[in-house]
Amino acid sequence: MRPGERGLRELDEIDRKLLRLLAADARRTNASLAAELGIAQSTCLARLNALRASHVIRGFTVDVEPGALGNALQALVFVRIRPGARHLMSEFGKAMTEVPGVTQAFFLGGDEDFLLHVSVRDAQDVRDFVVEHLSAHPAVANTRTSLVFEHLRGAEPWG
Amino acid sequence: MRPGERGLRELDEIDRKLLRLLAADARRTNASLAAELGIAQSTCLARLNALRASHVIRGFTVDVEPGALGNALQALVFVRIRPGARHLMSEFGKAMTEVPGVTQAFFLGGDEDFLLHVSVRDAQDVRDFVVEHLSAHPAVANTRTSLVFEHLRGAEPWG
DNA sequence: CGTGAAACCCACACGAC
DNA sequence: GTCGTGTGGGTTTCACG
Repeated sequence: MRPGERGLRELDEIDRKLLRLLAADARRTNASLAAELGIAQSTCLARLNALRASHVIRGFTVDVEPGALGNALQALVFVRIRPGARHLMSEFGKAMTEVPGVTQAFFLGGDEDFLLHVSVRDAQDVRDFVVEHLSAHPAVANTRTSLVFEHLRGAEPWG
Repeated sequence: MRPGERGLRELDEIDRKLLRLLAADARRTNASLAAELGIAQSTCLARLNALRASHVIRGFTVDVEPGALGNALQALVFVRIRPGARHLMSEFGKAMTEVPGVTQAFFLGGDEDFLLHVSVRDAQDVRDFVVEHLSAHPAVANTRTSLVFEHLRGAEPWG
């Protein structure tokens, strides 16, 4: 790694296993993690803090059933940016992540420029979202919406 | 709700705030959560366990920087299922989530049937993935791949 | 359901290797 | 980097409202 670059220090086998265990249950106690890794608690804690400090770990979150809070409908919205507004793309993406209901935003290469994953109550909410935040936006050329019948999470890439 | 049914009991304001706090940092101590919510620790723990038991909380995970483990490239792969193989779609989706590198699978309505989000090392890996797991699969009619330049996570829907 | 109190267990410094 | 230990604080149970 070049000096001054953000720390992407090599991860050893223990680091990877630690990440894998946390991916399965991020609320496990440090003691139980250490036991399964076969290292001392203090060592395990030091590694965990190092992974946080070096931004390998971005954070710990809870995975919530979307339907539990009245968000029964998910959709993917493809967005094409107006050719004359390409310089607004990065800004546009960030703005979209602030909109309630938008859970992910992909900045794409290819036919379409953006893909937004939205989780909302019903079809009316999707329409409102597209009309209010996309069609009205000066940078947006056009959009295309697909309903999500099922959303599956894959195995974490460091399996 | 009928007894024995999967609990989608109403969430009150405290439950929602609890989920929001956990979304921001899933490893916060129960004590600090209780303090911020203005309830007793034991009450907070009881609510947390209830949310887990009723499957409102699916789990706690760690958010890892994808590049940190050598996965520098992300792509979206759209998949069209062969008309005669529609009955294999559900099975196909589950199988895809087991493939290393596949982080998400969307089961779609619209032009295309599936969208796969893959996180891999380089372009060669994308090609290998498409050739080995998609083109060769009897249910797959055709695929289309878009590179992901940036992947942003949105605010959680219960903000 | 909610709570306070108490036993138990854990997190997180240290200092040493 | 790794480890063992101590102690302040957290987790969890339980009897009670």
